[in-house]
Amino acid sequence: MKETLAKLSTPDFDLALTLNCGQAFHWKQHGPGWLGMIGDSPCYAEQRGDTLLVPVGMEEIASRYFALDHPLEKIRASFPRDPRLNTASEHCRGLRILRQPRWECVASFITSTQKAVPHIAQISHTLRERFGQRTMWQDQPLHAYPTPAAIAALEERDLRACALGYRAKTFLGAARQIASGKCDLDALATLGDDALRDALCALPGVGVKVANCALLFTYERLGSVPIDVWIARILRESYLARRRNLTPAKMRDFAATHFGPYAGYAQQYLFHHARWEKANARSH
DNA sequence: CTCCAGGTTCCGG
DNA sequence: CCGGAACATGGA
Repeated sequence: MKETLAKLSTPDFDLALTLNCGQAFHWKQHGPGWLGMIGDSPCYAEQRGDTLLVPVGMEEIASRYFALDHPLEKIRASFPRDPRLNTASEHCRGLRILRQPRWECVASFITSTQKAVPHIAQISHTLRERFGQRTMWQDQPLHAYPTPAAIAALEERDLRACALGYRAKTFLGAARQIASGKCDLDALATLGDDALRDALCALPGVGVKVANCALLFTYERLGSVPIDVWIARILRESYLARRRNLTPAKMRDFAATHFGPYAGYAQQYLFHHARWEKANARSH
């Protein structure tokens, strides 16, 4: 029985780019579209030009998740005119910063430290299959990201068996703090950027970089700039060459002022373009 | 084999 | 407060 799909008008949107730029980790190609979960809801999404097809009834949830309301034209126009960002921004046309579920986002980035993007995706899939709620989309089984309570009930060895390595301990600790109510990720949303970052950093396994990923990818703080090895390299090469004593804090301050109110978007474009160039260089 | 990956934590100076 | 080392795992 073929499920009917609803059409969303989506100019200035690139679904594949958005799903594969290293912000979400579980979407799988399925025929001409993509299959994944938005929170507890299974979702098939397919792009045809300026139209996005999603299951009937998923229009609101998908629009919010894919951030179809983000003003990309305005965002690009707000960027400084520097060559490297221009190139990246052009290359990443249609890439949107998702609005991810809170725990899924925080948890995914706790598992992301010192891991390549494909590894993070592998961990995400294993955690989902073993400990997440199973649902079906047509004949396809899908798994929600495991809840904090589901993780909290495990032992460290269960997580090490999912290739989390040394992250197992902090990941478990974070899940337990949230499952116990000691930390309420939703309640934190009312905090300002700095207080929010501090509160997140109180979770095991969450340092400034992971906290900034959470600010950007689930708390809608589009000016937040996570400084990872890629962005650090880009800033050193193209923006802060021959600047000495560069710390992540200094790089963040520079990025926030140089790239402006949507610095997080600039960061994501630079990040993805750099990774794409490296992958492209390998294949030639 | 070595190097690196969307870092965090802990420790000694 | 700061720099360095330890920490797991898998792909290039």
